[in-house]
Amino acid sequence: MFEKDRGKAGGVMQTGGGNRAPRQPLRQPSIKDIARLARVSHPTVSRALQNSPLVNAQTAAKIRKIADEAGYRASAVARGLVTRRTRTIGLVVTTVDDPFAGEVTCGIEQAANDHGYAVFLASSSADPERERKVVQALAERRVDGIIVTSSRVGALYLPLLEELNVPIVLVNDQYPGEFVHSVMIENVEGARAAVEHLIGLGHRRIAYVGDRLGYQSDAERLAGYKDALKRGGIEFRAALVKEGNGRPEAAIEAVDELLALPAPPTAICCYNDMTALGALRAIRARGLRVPEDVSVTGFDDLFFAAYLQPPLTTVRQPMRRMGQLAMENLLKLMSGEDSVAQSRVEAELIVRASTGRAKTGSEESRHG
Amino acid sequence: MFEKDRGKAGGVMQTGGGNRAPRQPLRQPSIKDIARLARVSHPTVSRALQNSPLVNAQTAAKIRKIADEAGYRASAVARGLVTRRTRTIGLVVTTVDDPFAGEVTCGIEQAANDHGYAVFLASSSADPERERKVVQALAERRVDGIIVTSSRVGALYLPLLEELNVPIVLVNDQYPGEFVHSVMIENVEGARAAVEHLIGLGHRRIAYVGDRLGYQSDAERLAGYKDALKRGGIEFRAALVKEGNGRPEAAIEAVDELLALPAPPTAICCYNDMTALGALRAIRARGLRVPEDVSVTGFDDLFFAAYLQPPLTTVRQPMRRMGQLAMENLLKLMSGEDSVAQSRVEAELIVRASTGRAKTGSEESRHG
DNA sequence: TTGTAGGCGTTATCAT
DNA sequence: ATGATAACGCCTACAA
Repeated sequence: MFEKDRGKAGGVMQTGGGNRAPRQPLRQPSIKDIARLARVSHPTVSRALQNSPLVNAQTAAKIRKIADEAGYRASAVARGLVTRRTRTIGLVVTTVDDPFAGEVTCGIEQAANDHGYAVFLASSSADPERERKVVQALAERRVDGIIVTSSRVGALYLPLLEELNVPIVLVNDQYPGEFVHSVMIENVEGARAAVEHLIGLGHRRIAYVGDRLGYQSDAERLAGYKDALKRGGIEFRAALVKEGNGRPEAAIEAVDELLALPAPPTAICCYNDMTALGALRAIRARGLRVPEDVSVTGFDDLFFAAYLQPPLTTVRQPMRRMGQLAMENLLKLMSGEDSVAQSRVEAELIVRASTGRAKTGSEESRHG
Repeated sequence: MFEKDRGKAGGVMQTGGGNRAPRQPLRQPSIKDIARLARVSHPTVSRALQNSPLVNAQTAAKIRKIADEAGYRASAVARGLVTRRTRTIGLVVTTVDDPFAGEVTCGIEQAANDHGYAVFLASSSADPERERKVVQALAERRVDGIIVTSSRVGALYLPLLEELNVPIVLVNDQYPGEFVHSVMIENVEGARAAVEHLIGLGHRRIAYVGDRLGYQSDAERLAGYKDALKRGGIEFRAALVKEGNGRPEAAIEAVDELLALPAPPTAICCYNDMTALGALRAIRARGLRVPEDVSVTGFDDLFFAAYLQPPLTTVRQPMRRMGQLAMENLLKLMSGEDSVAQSRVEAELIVRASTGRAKTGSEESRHG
């Protein structure tokens, strides 16, 4: 297809179509091929293609035309080798099929693309061994930066990532470290708004069902919950707080225990919408209605929240925006700018039909 | 950190920590650094690290130890340049935040990782201009193969991808082409099973609400629907078929029109679970109940299907498995093997509570 | 078993 | 404004 330029010697035709094991893609035209066609040196081609002012406008135009006709695509891998910047980032998620991560990923990918960065997707599956492999892979690929989304950022994992010596931005979590920045939502305010909404509806026995035990955002939402209770003059009761483990089944179990209490909650504030999904299920399994018997709030406002029956009252996270923000912060860090260590975005309470007025005392006595 | 080996001349210390604009990652140790430390030549290091039998076991061990201590990571970009294989694939989705795509991605990522491949994530957003950019990016990155998941594979787009001359595997779609293979579910059988289930419950006026007008999988599911009607001795009526445009709102509208018919359907077979979400909403908006007044079936069995109220009867797609299969097929193609042009996986009907017995004639006369 | 010499396709640094 | 030349870090001959 294109002659090879072996030192001083003349070209050697490359057939390309013949050998197929392993499948060799036809050799793409190289910058030297274009140079030969345009009868200029390859650095000139390089300059022309980068719109360098150092090259004659006419020759540049000619070169671009020829390159275009030849279907020339500069190799990012060769460029990366010499520039030492791959314009590539690693995106680490615990699992891709988490809707929250999906939305955030969307924002990241968009922003990355807009700035000429490619995104390596890697999932850690909350598995230490896999985490090591992911770090290893990102290191070998020479990524310029890393975004970790709502991951199990364990004690072991992040230091490993830090060893790569590239900037890291965390979404929905934080961690102290020289290269580690984060994008989070106002968890405290968000949860507080949800609980205050419930209190405003007359609820006094309000439960909190957490998730991802011990994680930053969970702790913050719990703090917001406590805060709202305090402001509402309601005593905090540890029995009304349950922590799941991230799976919906755990949420079902937790809510079931809550409903079995002698004085069960009339409202449940859930760590997120996935947890709320389990809560709704558990409540119905007991023959109770939402919101007549028990009110439920979520967090995230995932796409299905509005389509649940009843539609879920929840705290909206601007997930796409958070992804975009994470990428923009990372871009700054990668270009040497100092970015804010922590970005916070606002939470917005979306009131739908899963929350309603608390029942009066006489009515609620029937269960327990 | 590591001395540079400039030709014959001695080393030059690299400070690495100083210049930060743009942020230069500390130079990683190169194979030559390791060679110097181990007092061998760099090809020997290369061989040792690849477990080549051509190197003395002891020296190999020593080299590996030194490499490990130095935190050496072979550069995939340099390797890619010389081997002409990047061990990288491009994953193209219309949008990442589609749960179907998310699950498939999960399977792909896992399989890719297991085989030492990295995954570039790219979303086309069904936007022609963006599609061009995606193709351009994948070309420059020199990906070894491409997977396209349930995308709008338009007439313009795929030929563009084919120009890259790397194998392509489509998930949930197909296309004739030399390099294009596909992984699909048994759409016809799946939809037929759903409709036969409805017929078995006594339904006669069964509607089909499609999506992605004109796409392969939609056409196949519609065929399955027609097939089931035929087998059940029910006349096909075009008025009972509506096509949306991929957004839930369109499904709501479509179902609303169906319910407004003089003789509305008593059951609705939806293209997928997202469509079903809209259908449920539209049915409820008319004050009708599911399944007492109208039965609904979905397709996919997304995570939320079991948590809807009522839980959704649907056709399960093994999405993770399909992703894995796509990656495995792609691996074969990339290594020169000829893979099956089309893989089909089995569909499984999951009966839940959104489908029930058809109402008797007298009852149903009240609406319309 | 090991070392030497090239080259992968770019960009960068000098000359001219 | 352009060209020659040298890296970038690795792998693959081929030579020793």
